[in-house]
Amino acid sequence: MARALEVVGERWTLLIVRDALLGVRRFEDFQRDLGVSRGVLTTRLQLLCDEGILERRRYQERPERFEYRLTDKGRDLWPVMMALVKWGDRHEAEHGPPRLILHRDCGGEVTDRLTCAKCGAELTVRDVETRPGPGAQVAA
Amino acid sequence: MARALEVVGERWTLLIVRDALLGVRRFEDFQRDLGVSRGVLTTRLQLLCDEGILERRRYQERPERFEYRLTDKGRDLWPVMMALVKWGDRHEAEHGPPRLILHRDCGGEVTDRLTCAKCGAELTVRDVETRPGPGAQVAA
DNA sequence: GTCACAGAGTTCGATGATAGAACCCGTTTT
DNA sequence: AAAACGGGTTCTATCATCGAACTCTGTGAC
Repeated sequence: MARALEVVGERWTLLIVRDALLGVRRFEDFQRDLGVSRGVLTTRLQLLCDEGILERRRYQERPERFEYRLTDKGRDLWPVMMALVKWGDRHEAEHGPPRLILHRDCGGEVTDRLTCAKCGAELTVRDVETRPGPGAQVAA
Repeated sequence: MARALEVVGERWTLLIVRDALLGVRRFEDFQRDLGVSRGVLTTRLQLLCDEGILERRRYQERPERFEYRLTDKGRDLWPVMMALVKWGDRHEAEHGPPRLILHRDCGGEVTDRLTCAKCGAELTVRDVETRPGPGAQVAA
């Protein structure tokens, strides 16, 4: 666990992975979404690439532009994220979960044990979708 | 998840919780075990108490001495820790897991889904014990 | 042709966090 | 009387981070 935290325990790292799991790929989008300073974002993305959690790939030439995609190792962090979300929903969410994570096939919620509460299937990151929950803040 | 990480995402916080889950209670023991500076340890322990994850209680008078124990909220971080351990074991452990986490009743390993690989029971932090694994380093 | 813009960074000074070591305080042991 | 224990506090040097401005390559608008 100490080793896992060495890789993934820095302040912004898991947030970047979360965004990546939700489909964010581009530098500008990470930056806007997280509000992290660009310098830190640069070093974190590089570090995550070095660790084999993200992959940097060119998505267009002229001008060269790059995006960051999760590797399998990165996708394996999904259970960590789910555990944190579940804990946060239980203990820190005043008005219920801000976001629901649901089994795409049947709409059931994901349990602590990464199964579907409705149909009992064992879930992976590919089997779920997210929607705003009761604790989501209404746009101002 | 962002909220969970605000509480628990600082560099040393999860390591302190891990130690606490393994039974560490005293300031000096945390300090020795983690190698964190005493000043940081002080502020982290206070923060964890403020968040209701640890409880500071006097275990002797004259001189007054205090220890830190997990609350239920703190114990609920066990799944987060397990997810990190599992990820670390899979991707960062060269020589196999440095530490095995086993179902106390039957000796089976804990799965990703927090069940026992042998008997299938759904496990909590109270149902497991740990032992050195193949990746443990031999004392020098 | 030139102006503004996009996307992915880099550079910079001010500010905040951390490490490491020394010190404090009440009590017990030697 | 001196040292040890346990839980801190205080100090300075070093490290990380923030925020804002700047760079670089190319595109589309006028």
